Amino acid sequence: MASSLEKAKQNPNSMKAKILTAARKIFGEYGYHGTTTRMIAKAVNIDISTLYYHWGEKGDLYEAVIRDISEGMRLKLIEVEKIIKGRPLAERIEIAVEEMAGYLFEYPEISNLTLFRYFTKTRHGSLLDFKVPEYISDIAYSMGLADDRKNVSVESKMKVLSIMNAIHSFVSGENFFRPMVNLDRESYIKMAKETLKFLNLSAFT
Amino acid sequence: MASSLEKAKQNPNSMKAKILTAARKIFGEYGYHGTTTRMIAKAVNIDISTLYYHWGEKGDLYEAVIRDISEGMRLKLIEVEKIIKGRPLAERIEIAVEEMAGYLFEYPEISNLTLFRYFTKTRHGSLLDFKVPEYISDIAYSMGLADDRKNVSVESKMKVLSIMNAIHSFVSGENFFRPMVNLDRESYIKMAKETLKFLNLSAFT
DNA sequence: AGTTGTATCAAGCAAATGATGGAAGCAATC
DNA sequence: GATTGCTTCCATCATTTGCTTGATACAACT
Repeated sequence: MASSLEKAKQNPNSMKAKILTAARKIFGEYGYHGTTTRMIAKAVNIDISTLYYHWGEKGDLYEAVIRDISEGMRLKLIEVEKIIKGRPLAERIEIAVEEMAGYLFEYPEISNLTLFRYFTKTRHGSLLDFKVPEYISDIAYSMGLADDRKNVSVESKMKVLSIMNAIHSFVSGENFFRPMVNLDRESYIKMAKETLKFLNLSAFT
Repeated sequence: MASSLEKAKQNPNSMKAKILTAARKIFGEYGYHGTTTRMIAKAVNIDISTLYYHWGEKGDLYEAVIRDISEGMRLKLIEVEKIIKGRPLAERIEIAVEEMAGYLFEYPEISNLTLFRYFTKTRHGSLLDFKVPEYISDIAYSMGLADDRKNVSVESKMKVLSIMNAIHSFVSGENFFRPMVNLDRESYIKMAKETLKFLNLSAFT
């Protein structure tokens, strides 16, 4: 499974990778049940049987998508941690918010699918309970909320969760919130980042 | 439509009201496409045709559900505003968080369906774009973020959105987050409320 | 030239799903 | 007792959806 995903990503022009990219976006917009294999196939301009040939059943493709976005998040977090290492806390927070929000606004499927996973049940068994991301503790450590990566308090974990949720919500809610504040996309993103920085700076510095 | 909903709620034992209550929960758990009319009918122990007799097509029932939860939120917010009126800001925040989080943890469908609406597209036309809640400005005013209910700055609106999102996320994410922090439901709810109070108090007082 | 393996599609099947029509039950009214 | 109006169910339909089968194209290797 994992190797299947890696192989697909090696060549982004391969049919398998193209299907995965399209599936990410469409699953992210319509959710698992809201997405049909035909929708994905159409987006890539192929027959559904070609899709099945590459990825097997719908649930497997969905699982690959979840793995893909999780891996994306993991890599991005590592990247951010490298940048902020050694800097003062306020700076760390500003950079981390800037980077993570920027990344997620670029790939809003990630936020959508993450929120989807929070609560959605699927009719036929659980496709989703295969891995609960462990980077929460790492972020807590990075933010100076814990002295030990392996031993993070519940309080700190909850704080980190709430930070991540705040970002995801602004990303996923864009189409819903923008009419309320009457901003174009660019201004909205800027505003969201500022709000996130304000909230986190006052709470953690 | 609205009168249809009101009529249904007048007698909570009426078949129409029972269907609505079941529909709320199931739509909240599985989302729009993840829910079938048969699932709802089964939960109420009736034939699907009875469901169609009372509510018409699936989209109409879903719309009624959204109206129902919106109305619930509106009423709860009015109730909270009455309680906090005149008190100092810190107290207002604590009570508001306590009350709203308590209400939403009691009816998690509301948070689920709210988050669903943030981003989910539906395949057949939009059932959802019929009303963007206007209470955001009222909350901002209540929290002392604006002097005028009718003229709330974008900054303040964004802050309110982020507060509401934080609550919804903790409610909707319960099943996802609880294994991470290893708490029973009661402790999790308490912890979530404390985290929310901490974040909002440090940001707004 | 023939074999092999990979990739693609057209056609189609079985089950699930949204929705309807008509009959039956049942209480209130005439 | 018949009529009316409301509510419920059984049977059924058309469409959608997940998925498979069998055939075809095509390149690489023998």
